[in-house]
Amino acid sequence: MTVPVSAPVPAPVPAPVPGLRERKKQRTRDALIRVALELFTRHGYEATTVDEIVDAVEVSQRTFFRYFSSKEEAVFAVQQMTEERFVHALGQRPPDEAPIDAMRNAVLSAWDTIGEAIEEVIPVDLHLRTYRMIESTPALLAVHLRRSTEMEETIARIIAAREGLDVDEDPRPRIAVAAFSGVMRVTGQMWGRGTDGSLEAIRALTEQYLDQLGPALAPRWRD
Amino acid sequence: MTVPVSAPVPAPVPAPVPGLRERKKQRTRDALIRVALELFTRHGYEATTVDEIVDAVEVSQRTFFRYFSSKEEAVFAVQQMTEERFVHALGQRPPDEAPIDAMRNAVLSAWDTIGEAIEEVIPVDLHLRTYRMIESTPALLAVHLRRSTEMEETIARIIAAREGLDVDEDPRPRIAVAAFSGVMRVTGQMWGRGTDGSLEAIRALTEQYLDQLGPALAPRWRD
DNA sequence: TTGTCAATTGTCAGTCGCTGTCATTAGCCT
DNA sequence: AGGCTAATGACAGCGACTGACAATTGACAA
Repeated sequence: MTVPVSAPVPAPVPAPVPGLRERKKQRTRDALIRVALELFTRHGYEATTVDEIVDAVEVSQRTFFRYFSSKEEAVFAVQQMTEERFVHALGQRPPDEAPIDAMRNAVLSAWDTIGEAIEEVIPVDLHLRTYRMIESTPALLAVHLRRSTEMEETIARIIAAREGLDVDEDPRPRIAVAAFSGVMRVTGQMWGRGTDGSLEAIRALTEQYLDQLGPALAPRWRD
Repeated sequence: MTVPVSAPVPAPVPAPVPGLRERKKQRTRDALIRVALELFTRHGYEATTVDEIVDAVEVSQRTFFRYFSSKEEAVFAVQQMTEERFVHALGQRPPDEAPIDAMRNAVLSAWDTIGEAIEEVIPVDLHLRTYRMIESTPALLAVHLRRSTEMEETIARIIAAREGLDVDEDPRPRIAVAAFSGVMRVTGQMWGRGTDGSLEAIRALTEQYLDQLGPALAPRWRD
């Protein structure tokens, strides 16, 4: 067994200049996302055909499906970024926090930094309209929920690791995450139905609803 | 204001003999469901085309889409029945039960009577295989989750009514239901992955996992 | 029984999402 | 400059789904 004393840096700056080819790809991808979301939110998701998107971006339909495995996937490209934010934030939480608190604080801190990250690809305004579209379009809502449960498994494993547990032995990580995610979903729903579409509003709702989780499970509601 | 003393029965037997036309429709519909689920579970959902189903039942493709608005909907026809069972069972719970307990007992009592109800349309065995297929087929899982959240809204309103609350004023009904449903979903997942595919097994898991909801939300897991 | 009405079904043509294939283009690297 | 390879475009085809119209078949009254 060798003890790594001073490991050599594997790659100082792996991508200093991404190269023309890579930059071109990134631009095409971003353009597809922007145009797609713009058309989706303007005319509706199903009313917009893939042909309309690729005509506007001036690429072939085949290219669209090389970037996104489906029309739906284009909708969730930005969503994916915010999910990664949350997972990262959760990993940063101090290990002595209770599981529920760690998740709660991770969402709240994620909400704080998400705005700027989104702005690099699309206007935040467009992203908010996209979120509402997802909530109100059955086909998209379905995919959204499936993606959420996929992330729940990821989160459950992080929580289990924090507590030194095995997810397949102790059901509590998955259950805590499921309960937490359920509340977050209701939060998103209520925010989408409300009139205040700001990031501050959803942050406030997040806190408010998570605070109600304990009381909601209490045996007696009337007092 | 009139006090209903002894309400007259509105319609004694509205449908004594459904008529040939109606019976024929029911038979076609049941046949489509049976054959579809059989083929789906045997060869896989996406691998089975609608044409294969309608060829086996000897109807036109157009007829299939008159009975089911999509290929997916055929999968959930039986599921729908069990959901109605649960809603009914929930309505029967005594009003003094705590919300969470009412839901818990409603599922458990529903599991008891679901078997026979299913058998009228398809073999229970086929239904169990269908459930597993849904869990393991992304496209179906997505639809399943969306249907679940639609039912959550229904349940939340029942809970709110029991407690004399307005779902749009007090968030607790929706939150309690979301947490509850999250746990039920994990239950279904775990059951689908396990080896014991019996109705007893899922009943046992239901009890076990719901018992863990409180502990999972506790601030300290280690003791 | 028969004729009429309306519900149900079949046929056909067409749209749209999506995929496999193959030729063409265009960065990249020696 | 020229070869290599990644990216794109063009095309054909499949399967889910829909609209429109014609054909069939129970229902029900004359």
